[in-house]
Amino acid sequence: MFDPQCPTRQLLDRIGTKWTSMAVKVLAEAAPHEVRFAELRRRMPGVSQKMLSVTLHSLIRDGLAARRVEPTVPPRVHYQLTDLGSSLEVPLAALRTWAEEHMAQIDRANATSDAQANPADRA
Amino acid sequence: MFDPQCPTRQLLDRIGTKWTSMAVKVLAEAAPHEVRFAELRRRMPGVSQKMLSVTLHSLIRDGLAARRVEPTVPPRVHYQLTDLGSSLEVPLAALRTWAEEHMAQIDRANATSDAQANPADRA
DNA sequence: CTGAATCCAACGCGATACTG
DNA sequence: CAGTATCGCGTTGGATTCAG
Repeated sequence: MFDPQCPTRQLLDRIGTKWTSMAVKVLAEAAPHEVRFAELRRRMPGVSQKMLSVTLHSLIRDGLAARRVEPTVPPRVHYQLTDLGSSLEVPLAALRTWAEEHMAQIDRANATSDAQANPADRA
Repeated sequence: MFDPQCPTRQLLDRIGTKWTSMAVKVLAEAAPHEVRFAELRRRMPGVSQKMLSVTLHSLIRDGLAARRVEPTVPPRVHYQLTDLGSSLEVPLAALRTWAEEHMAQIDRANATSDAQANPADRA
């Protein structure tokens, strides 16, 4: 590609992955409290152990979240958004609001397109 | 998945595809004027003919863009955002702004993580 | 409890060639 | 000019298994 450094592309590549935005949302809702791994899992229906782990480590690597381990056995691991992560939550929330307000319109547009493409499903 | 109907998931699946958000941006910048296919291609460096076509048809199917064909030969096809598409541009622009202001921080966080992971690349 | 490692199916998307 | 059709590679991410 011509500009893989385009900041918007880079950001969309991240929040476009399946669980990233949901993790940010759950962490943001819990803030300023930390959230444990298992609790995150419970609040993200459908996420697999592996993908939650991968997603969280991406957030940490990007400086969007922080990790704290209690050296007990078994260990307790806590996560929370950094200031950077919290600042991302703002435009992300705006996107969510738009989605909740307008996705129904998009669904209707799709239904209309389908109806025009297959006008004879009454066979 | 538990809730594939989650509006936010659906929206992110769309704008997460490689060219969708860029197409929306270009169309928004040109508004209220229409933009021809070739002109879109020129303004989206790196996009292939196929992916631009696929992207635009997705936008149309979702009711975010409209298509107008001049029945000349060769044909001229014009695109523009619908009101729905224009409304999406608002939160999308917010995301772009965030990206431009903060992606450098994310890059730095990544560099730091890499440095800690490979402290001995001076071999 | 919190992970890492492996395997594999599904999808995104780019290159290329063909059409009206 | 503005597409559509086909092919193939790389990546995403789910299931499963092993480990501290």
